[in-house]
Amino acid sequence: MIALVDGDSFYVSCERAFDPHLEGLPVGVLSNNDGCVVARSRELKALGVAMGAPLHQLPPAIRRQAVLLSSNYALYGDVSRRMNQVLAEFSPAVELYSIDESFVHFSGFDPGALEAHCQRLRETVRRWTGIPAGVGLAPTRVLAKLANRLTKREPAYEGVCRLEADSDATRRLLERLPVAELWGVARRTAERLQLMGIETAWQLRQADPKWIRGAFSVVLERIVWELRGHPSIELENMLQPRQRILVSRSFGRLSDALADLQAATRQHATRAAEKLRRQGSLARAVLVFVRTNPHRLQDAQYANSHVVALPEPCNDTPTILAAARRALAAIFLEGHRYQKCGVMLLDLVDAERRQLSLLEEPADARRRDRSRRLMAALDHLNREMGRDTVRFGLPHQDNAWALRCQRRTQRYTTCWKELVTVKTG
DNA sequence: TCTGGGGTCCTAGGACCC
DNA sequence: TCTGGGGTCCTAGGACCC
Repeated sequence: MIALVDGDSFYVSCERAFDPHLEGLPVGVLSNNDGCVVARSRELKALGVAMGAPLHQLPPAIRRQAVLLSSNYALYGDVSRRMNQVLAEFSPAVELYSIDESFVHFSGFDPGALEAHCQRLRETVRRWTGIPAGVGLAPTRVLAKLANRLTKREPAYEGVCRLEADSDATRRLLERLPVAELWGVARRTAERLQLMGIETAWQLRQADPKWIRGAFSVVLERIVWELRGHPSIELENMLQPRQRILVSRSFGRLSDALADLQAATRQHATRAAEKLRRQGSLARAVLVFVRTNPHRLQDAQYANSHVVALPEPCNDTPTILAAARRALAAIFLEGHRYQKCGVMLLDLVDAERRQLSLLEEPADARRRDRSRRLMAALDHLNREMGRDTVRFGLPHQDNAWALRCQRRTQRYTTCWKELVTVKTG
């Protein structure tokens, strides 16, 4: 059996774990730049606030009533790590799926014993991390996602729901469930399915898998098999190195100045190079993109990107900065009000398995070794003394592109300076 | 005024080769 | 008049996820 374990309204639960005053209040956590609501407590959902609702579109009454917090990813990432440590106590096979969800594999349990085991798991997560969790048990991932959702909707399950592939209960559930609510079926696919007369999850399950593959894709065919109880979806292992690394941000306010884009691009490229080294990879190319604000119909729109190949795979910040600067120069146009830019590192390879050049000169090896030691020292200092203790170029004040995040809570678990203000009961 | 960020996989179609 | 077919590789874009 596969269990999908997730934290209820995860970001909100993290905030509540460290500030019990938030319990029972309508609480929301905002995206970067305090743009949209990305996590909602039960009470906030009850007020009719939709997932992804732009902050500035919320009615004033709700903004007065609700507690709306900037996102605090340092805190959420740390709580997530602790939650997965607890899961590892209950099964040797835990797959991290996202910051708030993991798949946990169980074998060799009697049905009754497994549900009791999952109840203990849930209580332990609550006690050790403060996070209320839901556990959906089923033979496949798609069904486990559904079972997990039932735990949120039906308090009677007490947080643990088990779904068999062929029970009457499963059939009744699928017959009532619109296809769009399945994991892996979103609006586009749901619309096409509807045109072919498939509206419920049960109708999809009954469809011919080969026909589904031809008319749609192998992805949807796998979902059909999963609904029937045959495991067909494998996950990319979250612990594997990423295949690409992206760092991007919207600006705090629009800007038409090349200097602003250069500074932001430099910042993003620096972060991306740090991530690259942390996962032990080298990049072979750097992509930079820029765009104006697509929501501002009154502004001329422009979006473009450019890739610069690196002379050899590398993780050296100055080399990546230089490539990013050239890429930006290739796409920057005067007279546009830019809203966002980003840096992507592409074509990543394992640093340990770097292809050595036959034409390599001793000087190249020395230069590379010097860069490796410099980057290691830089990462070490920034890790120990705080981000950007040592950096390339000058720091900037009052950037157009700096994030707005005026409502962030303390980084209770990862920052000593912010620990002292923890509130109690 | 104010609308997130970071990923993955799959497919179609073009370029190229024999 | 008559202009193949099959394979691979690469890329851009679509769709989806949290």
